[in-house]
Amino acid sequence: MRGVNEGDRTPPSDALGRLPPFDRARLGGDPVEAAQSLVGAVLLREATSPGSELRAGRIVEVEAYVGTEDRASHARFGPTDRNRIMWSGPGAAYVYLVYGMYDCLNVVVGAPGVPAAVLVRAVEPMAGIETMRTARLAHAARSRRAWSPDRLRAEASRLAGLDPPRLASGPGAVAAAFSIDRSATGLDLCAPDAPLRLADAGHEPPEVVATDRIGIGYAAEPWKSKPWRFLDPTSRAVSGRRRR
DNA sequence: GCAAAGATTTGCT
DNA sequence: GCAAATCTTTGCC
Repeated sequence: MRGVNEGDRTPPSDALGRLPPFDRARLGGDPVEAAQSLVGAVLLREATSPGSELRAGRIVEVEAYVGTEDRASHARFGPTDRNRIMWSGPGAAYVYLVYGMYDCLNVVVGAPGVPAAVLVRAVEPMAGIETMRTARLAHAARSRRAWSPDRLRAEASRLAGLDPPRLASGPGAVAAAFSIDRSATGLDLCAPDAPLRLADAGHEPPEVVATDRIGIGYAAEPWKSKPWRFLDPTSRAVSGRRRR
């Protein structure tokens, strides 16, 4: 286990842990604007056990899902047991399971009663990188039941050599690296003392590029082509294509 | 009650 | 570029 900040140039973990909570008012207006404002924000996870570190990273890629009319949104069937939290108002976490093995973190946005959420697709790690590797491996061991001990050892080796910007690149990887699962649904991500929360990075927002959303080929137009994916084109942590 | 598909990731061809 | 792994949610009979 490495000592705190030994040999890296990221801000000290204790300073990251004291960043101001993300302003809920910035999430409660237009959901698309809320999504853009989350690019550059910091995702924080308090240490979960002795020996684990505080995890922090800059959000560099998100997607907005807006209202019941959006044919790509989970809200398109109206409120259900799974998606009900999307109607609850800004700041709540909505975590769902996709493809039977990947949890995906969303930030509920928009006014209460309007179902909208922002999918966090990629985070650029700033602290707790070794804990993220451990969490990625734990997720693999839990979800890939068919894997042999040899295959798991190979995965441990692959993760050990993975560049930090790739550790939380993609929505399933974000949740795995930050140890987020569906039990986090309903957490208030704007609460200053939440174990998983959003913080303000405290400097100018990054350049933000808009593209259409990923993995929603099932949706009809015009929803399929809405430019509601937002990313920081300078980050190596962005998943997939950077342009339309 | 059952079949189908999914806001994904990874490895192999 | 394609398919596998895995299981919950939703739709249809």
